[in-house]
Amino acid sequence: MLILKAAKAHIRAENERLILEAGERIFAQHGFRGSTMQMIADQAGLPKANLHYYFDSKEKLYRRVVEKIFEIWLQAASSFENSDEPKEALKLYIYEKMQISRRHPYGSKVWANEVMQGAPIIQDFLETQLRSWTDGRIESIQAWIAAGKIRPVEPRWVMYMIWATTQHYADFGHQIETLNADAPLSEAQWEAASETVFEVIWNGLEPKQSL
Amino acid sequence: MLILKAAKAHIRAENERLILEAGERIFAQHGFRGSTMQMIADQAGLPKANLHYYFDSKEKLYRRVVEKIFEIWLQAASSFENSDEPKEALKLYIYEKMQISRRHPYGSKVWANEVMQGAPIIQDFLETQLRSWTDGRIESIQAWIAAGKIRPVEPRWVMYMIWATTQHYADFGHQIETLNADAPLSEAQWEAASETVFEVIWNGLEPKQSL
DNA sequence: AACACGGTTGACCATCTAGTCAAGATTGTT
DNA sequence: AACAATCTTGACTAGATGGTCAACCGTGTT
Repeated sequence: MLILKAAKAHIRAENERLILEAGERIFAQHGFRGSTMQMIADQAGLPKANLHYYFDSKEKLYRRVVEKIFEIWLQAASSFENSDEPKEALKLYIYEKMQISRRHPYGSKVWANEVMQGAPIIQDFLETQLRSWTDGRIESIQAWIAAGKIRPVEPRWVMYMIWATTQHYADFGHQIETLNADAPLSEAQWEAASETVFEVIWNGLEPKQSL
Repeated sequence: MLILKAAKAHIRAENERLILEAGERIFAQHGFRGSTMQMIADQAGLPKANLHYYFDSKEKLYRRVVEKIFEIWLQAASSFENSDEPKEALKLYIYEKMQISRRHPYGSKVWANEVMQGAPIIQDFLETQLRSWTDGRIESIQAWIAAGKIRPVEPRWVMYMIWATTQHYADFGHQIETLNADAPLSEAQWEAASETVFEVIWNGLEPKQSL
């Protein structure tokens, strides 16, 4: 009966969640080809055949993982719109993205991996959602420039700078830990890093006072 | 006879070069596990068995590729020492690193891939060469701070910022092209991006004039 | 011409892995 | 209790892939 489908829906929801979480971790650590369905199954604590019951193929599972990450980033974007003042908007956005790098390092790595390989799976995402999202942000920045609130800079290069610096803390987290005497960044270090990233960028963009 | 070894040395040198170049390209595009010796062989225009004649294993070939990249980066480091003035030193270093991102995008991606996966192959490099190199650079920055030439900032976060922003143009080159109407950055765009990266970082670090 | 050494290569093998399948276990409904 | 839909899972298959090997080739030396 159709009712049964709904009745057992929570089993499906829970298992899909387990598998997606395991997939995110494994794909981040080994790349798409380097990850095996067996590894993901072990990580999720389920038999491999069960993964294929919920996801048709390795590729479809991977796509779902990448989509999930992209949605998280889109949400952070709202910081950008929550204020007309660039200083406030940039501070919110940068802190938010640093937070995401800290909380979702695996997701960030999966994204980086995918893009580095030429986005074979999610190219359509780049061309539709990312492109239109970026265009919106560029308009915001241009408005700030027009209003004399920040220096005249090509908005794209600024966007890339923010993405690069914040995501670096996730994507190159291992290198950062190694250079931090093999210790993860402490609470205070995360705060200091976020602060520095924001301060340098903001001071870099703020119109010169003395002129 | 031993003389023969020298006589055919150029064949070995040439083929190793071909294979390393092909490896860099393929490893960058597909990751370590995603790359097959067959792909690399095809790219190099040699039969697969020939690769194993020059490099014992896929892993050893990979390691050589990564080492080569690291050496290029180390060379760029000299920019840092060529001037006592931070503005000049940073400008040289940033422009140099942008140039490397443009000329060696594959190498940068291989490095990023390796580090993202926890540096399984070249961890010893991080702990020895990269660590000591970084310590040296940190000292330079601290000296600038002590001399009041730049604002007091934690040098590490600044280093990471420079690495992140410059390498982003190689590692996320595909994303940048997609957002550039699917066109590679022009000469003028590379120049403008380098300029902006440097300007924002320098203005971000320069002590405030009016105080 | 005969030799020796480095270089070349097609064929082969052991292993790994995505995906399949059919039999069986669970679960909610009647 | 009987049922049907959903979920579970061990065993299996076809194909890919790193690495090996033995026969062969080219070249400079004697």
